[in-house]
Amino acid sequence: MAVTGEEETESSGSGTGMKLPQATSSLHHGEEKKASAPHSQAVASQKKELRLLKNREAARECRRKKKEYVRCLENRVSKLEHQNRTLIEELTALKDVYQTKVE
DNA sequence: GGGAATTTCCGTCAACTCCT
DNA sequence: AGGAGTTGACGGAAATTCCC
Repeated sequence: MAVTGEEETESSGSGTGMKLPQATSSLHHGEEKKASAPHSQAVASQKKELRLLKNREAARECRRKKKEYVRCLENRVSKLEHQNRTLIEELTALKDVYQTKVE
């Protein structure tokens, strides 16, 4: 299925309004972590990167499963259609037999 | 051939559920 | 509460089909 490895995409992304998780704006209110801002930003973006990667793969898997599900349904539909045709033919034949008997 | 229209594929976000 | 997984919705890019 469309191999094409490669998935660079360094977060430039295609679309819709970002929404940065504003990593600890702080500036006031209890200095729980001192001057770790640059570091924690790096950690946050690393986390985000990982989350995106995982979600990317999850989406792929989700789509694969969905396709498989649809394939199964379509398969089932065609089997049932075939069965239906067969039963109709059988019924027609039986009606025929019955008709010739009563005549 | 090539531009417009339509379809398919992909990445991301957001909402939701489940688990700890 | 909050982290992780799942999936529908959305938008953009690539591929395919149509029409001139």
